[in-house]
Amino acid sequence: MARPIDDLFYAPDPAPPAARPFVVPVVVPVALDVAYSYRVPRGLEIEPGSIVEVPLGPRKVLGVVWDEEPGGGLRVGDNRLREIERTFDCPPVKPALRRFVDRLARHYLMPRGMVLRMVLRAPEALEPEAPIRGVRLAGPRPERMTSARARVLEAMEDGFAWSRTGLAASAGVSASVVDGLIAQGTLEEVWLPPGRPPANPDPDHGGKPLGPDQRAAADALVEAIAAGGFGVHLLDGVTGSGKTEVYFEAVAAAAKAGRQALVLLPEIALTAEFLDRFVDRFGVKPAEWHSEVPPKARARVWRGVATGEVRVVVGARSALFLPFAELGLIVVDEEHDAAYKQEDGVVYHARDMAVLRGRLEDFPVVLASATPSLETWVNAEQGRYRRHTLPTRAGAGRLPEVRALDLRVHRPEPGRFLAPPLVAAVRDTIANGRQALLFLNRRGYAPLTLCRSCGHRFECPNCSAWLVEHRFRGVLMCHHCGHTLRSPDACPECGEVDGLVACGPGVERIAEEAALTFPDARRLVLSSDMPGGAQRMKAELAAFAEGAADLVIGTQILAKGHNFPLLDLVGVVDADLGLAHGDLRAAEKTFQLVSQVAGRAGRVAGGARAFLQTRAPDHPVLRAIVHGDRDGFYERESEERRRARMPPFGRLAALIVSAEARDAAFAHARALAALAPSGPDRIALGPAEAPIAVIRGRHRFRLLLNTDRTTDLQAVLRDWLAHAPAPRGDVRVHVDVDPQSFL
DNA sequence: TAGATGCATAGG
DNA sequence: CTATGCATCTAG
Repeated sequence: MARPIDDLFYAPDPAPPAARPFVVPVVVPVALDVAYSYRVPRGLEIEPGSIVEVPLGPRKVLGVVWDEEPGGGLRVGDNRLREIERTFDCPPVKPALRRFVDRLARHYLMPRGMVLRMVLRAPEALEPEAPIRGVRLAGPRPERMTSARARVLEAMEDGFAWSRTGLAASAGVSASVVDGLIAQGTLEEVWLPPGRPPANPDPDHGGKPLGPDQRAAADALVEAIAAGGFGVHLLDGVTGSGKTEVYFEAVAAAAKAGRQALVLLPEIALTAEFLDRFVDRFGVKPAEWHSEVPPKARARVWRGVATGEVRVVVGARSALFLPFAELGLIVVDEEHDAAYKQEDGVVYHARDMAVLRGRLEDFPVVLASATPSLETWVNAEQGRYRRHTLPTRAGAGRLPEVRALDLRVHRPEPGRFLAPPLVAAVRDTIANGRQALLFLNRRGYAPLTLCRSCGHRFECPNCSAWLVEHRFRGVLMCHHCGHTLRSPDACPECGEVDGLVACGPGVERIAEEAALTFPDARRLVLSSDMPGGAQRMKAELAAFAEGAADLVIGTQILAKGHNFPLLDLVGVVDADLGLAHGDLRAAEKTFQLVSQVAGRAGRVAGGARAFLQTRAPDHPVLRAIVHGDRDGFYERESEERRRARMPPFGRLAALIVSAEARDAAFAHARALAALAPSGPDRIALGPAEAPIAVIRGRHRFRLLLNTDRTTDLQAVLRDWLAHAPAPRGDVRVHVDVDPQSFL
């Protein structure tokens, strides 16, 4: 409304605006990259990092008040602004964590909102835990006694206070019976304090004495923590060298310096045994963070970490997103482990992002492994990471004697897969009351089924990979996409009955052979697809460690986790298996896996052996393992990669284009490749780790890109997506998570 | 991402 | 004409 002209001259100036902003940017945990603007209602205390609830379209969502955008940020009409609903009684998200979200989203081409969602994954933690309504004995017995009331009073005999629901459940009555007794004055209501976050470790508790190598490495780490500041440390020790105890010293040092510490482990490695070692050193169990932690406990850890009450967390990769109040150390154990790659949803590599977080918050990061990833080794070699080496096993353990068994010389019997020297060694080991392990990294019974009469091979209709027979379950299955069919009795091509033959071994088949060859041995078969899941598997491994079986036969899962003190012999059934793949990391992965498995023998007693069955005993990877020449392997492999301009050299980034429909994925990968500018920065199709893979029903293509600037990529991709041909509904593009180490 | 909307198809 | 399924759009 227009004001009379006199007012313009004579009316007092309007009150100056309050110092605090009226409109703030808020990042919401949905697939949005930009922060949305919200009005701050009068009287609401808001600062950058505040966790808030805001209206978004028809719903209410959480959000975090972000930082002022460079250009002011407001790109929406004033009339469309909505108000922040409320704040939470919870520490704000710190600037360093906000920067972490920004940088991670950028690096992997993910919307910031989706990254933030991982930070806000414990919504119950946003408010202090409410006290629980409980009851305790307070007065005389009720006038009218019933059997239900008697049962309640009986349960109360222990004299403790009970929660109402807990009491009712334990007495086997409904909650109304308890309420009746409250009304009578027999029971009285009390507030029970809410559960406490996990207790904190005592850095001076004790633990095993360290050997000289361990001592030296531990001292160096402790010194780095005392000095403060960012730095990456490679703790490089052979299997059984006691790396854990060394980095525990770093954790203790961080705790003494008044900082929090985070230990990341591949989920599977978070075993009872690991927790016991932690208790030995620190007197209490650590706070845990992984998928199995129930919601209440999860909320306590989240909140405890944010308030600073919880000092040490041990967790899986998602623990990287916890809102630590004063984080001073991240340890990434088994840093080479592929479990640090998150492949669906928000794609990221936890090891690389741990390094990023350390840099943003200015604290040291420790990467520990007996078989470091090539990019970490190269970083150490080039002096970006500091290396601390543990060359020998701790205590009495000695490394096993590793031997290649040439299958062309030592032929297994027809239809069998174990060479005579390995069979003899297993017999010998079991006869001595010791344990043996047979490793084959292939699930199922046989990797290929073909028809003897017409040569038909069973292939997956989605991925053109062979279907793997699982005899125990009676199915043929694609290990890429999960496509499954009942094992047929006749060839679908020529109709021949009884013409189908299983080719090659899987663990089931080795188990069958072991049953025939070692009928008296107590045998255990473990494979990740076994019924019972991870829980059962951990239990079986623990039982084996205590001597419940003589011979264990299994896949990947035997490579890490539990210590087997009685294990004297390891047999790798097919050491060439991983080398055949076109995977650009085939050699590295094989080296790591076979070394880890072989290294499981003799960790405690020594005098152990490992046999690697092979048809290529002169292959450099196998020679390096047999001769214990780790540096030789890394040098050769990095030289090869350098020549081929593959990660971690060259300036290569990888893009994954994926879609549910194979054709759409392929068309878009081609379209994107065609968009590549010519010249030094060009996009090329392949070499691909898996040119076509189907993971969870999505077909993937990989493009290698000759640049290291993900910001440029983002612009290219946005442009491309805007003009991409249909169908594009479910086509997605993301950056592969480990083309090169992040620093 | 989740919910709303618009359009095509099936069924009575 | 409604019910249902899907593809597409949008939020401050």
